[in-house]
Amino acid sequence: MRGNRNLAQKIKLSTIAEALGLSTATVSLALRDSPLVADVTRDRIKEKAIELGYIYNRRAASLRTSRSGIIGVVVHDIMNPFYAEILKAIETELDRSRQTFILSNHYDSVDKQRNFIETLLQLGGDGVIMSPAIGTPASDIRLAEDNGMPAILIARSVPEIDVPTFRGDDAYGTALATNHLISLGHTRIAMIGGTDHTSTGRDRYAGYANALKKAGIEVDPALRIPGPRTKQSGFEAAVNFLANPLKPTAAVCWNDLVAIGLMNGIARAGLVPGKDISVTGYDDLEEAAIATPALTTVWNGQSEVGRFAARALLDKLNGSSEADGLHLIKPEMRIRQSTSPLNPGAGR
Amino acid sequence: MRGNRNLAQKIKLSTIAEALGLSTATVSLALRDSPLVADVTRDRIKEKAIELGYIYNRRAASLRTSRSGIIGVVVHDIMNPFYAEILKAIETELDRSRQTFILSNHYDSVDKQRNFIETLLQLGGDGVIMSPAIGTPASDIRLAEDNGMPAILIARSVPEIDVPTFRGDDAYGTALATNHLISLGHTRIAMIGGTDHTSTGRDRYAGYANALKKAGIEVDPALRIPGPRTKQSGFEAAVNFLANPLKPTAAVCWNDLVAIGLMNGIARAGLVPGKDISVTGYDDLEEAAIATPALTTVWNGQSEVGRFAARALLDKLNGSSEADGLHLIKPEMRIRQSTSPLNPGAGR
DNA sequence: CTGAAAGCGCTTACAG
DNA sequence: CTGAAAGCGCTTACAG
Repeated sequence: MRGNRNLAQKIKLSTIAEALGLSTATVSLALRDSPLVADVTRDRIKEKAIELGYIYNRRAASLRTSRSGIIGVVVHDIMNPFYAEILKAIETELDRSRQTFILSNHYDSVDKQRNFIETLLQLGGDGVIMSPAIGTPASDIRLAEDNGMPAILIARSVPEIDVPTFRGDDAYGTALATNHLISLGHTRIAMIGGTDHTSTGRDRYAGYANALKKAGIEVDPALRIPGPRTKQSGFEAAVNFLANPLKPTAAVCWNDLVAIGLMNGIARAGLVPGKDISVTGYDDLEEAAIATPALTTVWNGQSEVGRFAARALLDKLNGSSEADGLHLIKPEMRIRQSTSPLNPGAGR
Repeated sequence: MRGNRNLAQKIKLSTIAEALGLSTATVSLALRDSPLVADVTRDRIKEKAIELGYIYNRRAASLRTSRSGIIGVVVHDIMNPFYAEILKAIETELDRSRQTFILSNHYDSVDKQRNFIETLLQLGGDGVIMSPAIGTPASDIRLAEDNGMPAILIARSVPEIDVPTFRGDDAYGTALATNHLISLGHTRIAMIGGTDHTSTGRDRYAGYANALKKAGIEVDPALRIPGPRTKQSGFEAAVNFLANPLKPTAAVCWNDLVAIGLMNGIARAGLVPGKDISVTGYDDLEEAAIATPALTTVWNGQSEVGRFAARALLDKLNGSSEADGLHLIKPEMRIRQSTSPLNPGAGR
């Protein structure tokens, strides 16, 4: 009996109410398991609802209650495994509380991001989790907050904004990777990828530079190849890296994707990554462990970031908002086969 | 002046109307650029709306018009680059017509998928694009269609369902890959990955088996390793593949991910993929071209599938529904470095 | 335990 | 070109 092929008459609360000789108020309460309704009545109502193929109209409900059950999530690019791993954790957490989540990429376009926030507001979104686009103004976060839609930030911070923010301790993390290479005897260490336009980019470069300085190694700008953030661009960077007259023996990469791309590029040039050149990644994506060679990298807590962010938002929606401000996740070193002691005899 | 920090009074159409001494009808029409409203009036209204920080309430509008501007998309796993590439194409297409799209994974759970369809119906979704979960019953598609929400299928078909369906010609595609290996002199060709529970799985195996038969090569079930669909499982399958007493010299893989994983596993075992063992992928992901060695694979038209599916849905929403039924995209061979002529001397 | 009535914020005929 | 009024389908006080 389910489904009405010709949309002649839509089934609504009042259809059920009339069919049973009850009021819509009772039907509404019964379908939401209110204890106010007698058990027998509730059962009759629920049966009828199924029989008629009733579909709850959330728009109507939400118009009345001003709560939609919708949570927005916007990141640079959901295809990027780094964000994908965060999203999976968010999804798991939100699924439990039966929230619908709306996903979007902003591709670092502030306009596309603002558009998304506005759409979400129009839909009555309950909250938003965002990895802010490069250059996000504080006003865009406030647009959400001021209209009653709390925001949570992940992976990046926004100046002047104090909403709950979850990300890794980037400076600490790249220092870990750099120190690891130094301890293996490397001194000509390049930094591949990243941009100075994000807090993440600046922090990671600072971590690398400080680690070198502390070890008494000069920081040479010629050893930096800024830009790459994808496998493809890491692959392409291999040419410049290998042609560098300073002959670096190791590379600290912006992330695992760049590292894997770079290793592929190095292999394509006939050298053996992990032996001839040591390479570190960043993030510890699932894929890092099965790369060839297995990638030495820095665990960046994607699943933690996603889980914490989702919980912080749900907490806020439930009235307890104690998590404001920055929450740094401590990265950890994962040593595998893509790094090895400097072999002074090998030379390049 | 934008944003009202204390949500004391929400700005709505009537707020603007009162402020200007107009009716809500006029304000509503003006904001949607109706020619019925005088230019001066319209401009005054729009200015006021911005000044007050008005946010259009789509729930209210949609309740009235029964059109929401929401399109749902549900696939097995948005993290999987195969689906991610399709999604990107869909996003590009839908963005143009300013539709909001809601994304979800079903992880091949029919329940999770039905849940999503129901949620979408509750939100008044205008349509749904889905790559159906394994075992999707026809009734779940009809649930959407019968309630006025047209469905488009991608990547997989559902028996008895005739809605517009876009996918690659899988049997043809794996036959291409298999014939390529045969032309290189290989005869002991394994098939790695996939499942008989989907039309795709059955078609790809059939394409492989038929190509072998046509070439007069016996199809030996012992050369099939069903199951793997990810990089990780392709990597793990390398052990069994290499231990196979039939000593296969080539592998037709379920998809690029399995192929890349398998190549990593082969490399880890000390053999050289592309020389000692020929490997073909399927899909031609962006990543295939930069794998080491660059992967010989079958282009599967992800961007075409996404673009066609989105257009078919938009067409349906605009009343022109001429695209019912199955639309097969013709795959094409992409020959790179992961396959090479059988070297009879090499032996294993 | 159940019902009558108001209202959420829009849009759409219908008047003028 | 503009306005008054009804209605989309719910939920929520308020009565009884």
